[in-house]
Amino acid sequence: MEFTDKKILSVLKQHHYKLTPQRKAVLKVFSSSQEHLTPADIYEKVRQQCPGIGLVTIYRFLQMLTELGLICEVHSGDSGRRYIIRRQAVHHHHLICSGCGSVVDFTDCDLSELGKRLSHETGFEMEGHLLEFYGRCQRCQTENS
Amino acid sequence: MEFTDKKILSVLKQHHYKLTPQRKAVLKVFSSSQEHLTPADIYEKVRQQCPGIGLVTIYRFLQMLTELGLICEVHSGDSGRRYIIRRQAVHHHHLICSGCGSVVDFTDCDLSELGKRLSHETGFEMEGHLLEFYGRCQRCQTENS
DNA sequence: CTCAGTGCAAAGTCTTTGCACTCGT
DNA sequence: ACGAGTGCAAAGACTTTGCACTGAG
Repeated sequence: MEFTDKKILSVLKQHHYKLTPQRKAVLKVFSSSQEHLTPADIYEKVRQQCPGIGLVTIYRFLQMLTELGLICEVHSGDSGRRYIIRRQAVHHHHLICSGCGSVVDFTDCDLSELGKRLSHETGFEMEGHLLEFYGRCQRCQTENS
Repeated sequence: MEFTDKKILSVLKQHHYKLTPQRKAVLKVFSSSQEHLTPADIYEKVRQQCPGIGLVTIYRFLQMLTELGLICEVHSGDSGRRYIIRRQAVHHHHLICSGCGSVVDFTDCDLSELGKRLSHETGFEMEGHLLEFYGRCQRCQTENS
């Protein structure tokens, strides 16, 4: 399943959240961008359509979307949060360049066996996992060599 | 290669950075802790040995260590930076209880195959990875059931 | 002796909260 | 018309900067 702006709107409706013009504008920006966006990025883009919007509204909406699992917070090197629309409902992971902070997604990891064994050994009831690879992307390798 | 506090001290010396008691204390905290530490965590721990130290000193030193590639910045879930000493040979991972926050270490994970494949597919030169499992420990399961 | 390193205070950045007004339902 | 949602301003959390003093080399 892929989350489009329309899809997300319908999820919001199911949860009885209001579909305000501000929220629609934020979703439009999200779904039309392939980048990882910071709240400030979104603010700038949304203001073109929705000049009166406040940055606060964006923060609040991003928090809501994150709780609903509709967008993903990305932990790229630099400080400051970045968000991306969740293209897959399945969980996925990130490969992060320690040079420029660019992020590549990957989906295929098989940790269920490891999870089961750990669960058995420790008595933990597993809820999830986080996997991140760090490295240098091709461009940073050539630039700094 | 594994970076111990001694190893890092010698790297600093090579770069003609001064080996102040504050820096030594920070490194001691780093190498004797298995956790991902925030600047504030480090501050608290270091103050036990080095009461007059300022948080600023820690920030500056962490930045230096990051630039030298001796420690790694990790962004696990919550906001706020966390750092970990770079152990390339002996890495380990954490199983974290979402109830009480207790942490169990585990060392056996086999991600080298996945790392190799990702490296091949993306051109990244791999530096490391972070794997964390989340769950509920036995005590929290019984308490909150 | 020198200047990198330190600690304090202040400034800066990013994010959250309080509050009255607005508007989607 | 009701209450969630909004925007402003202020507060909060975290990090960086300016500056004079200190101490490692």
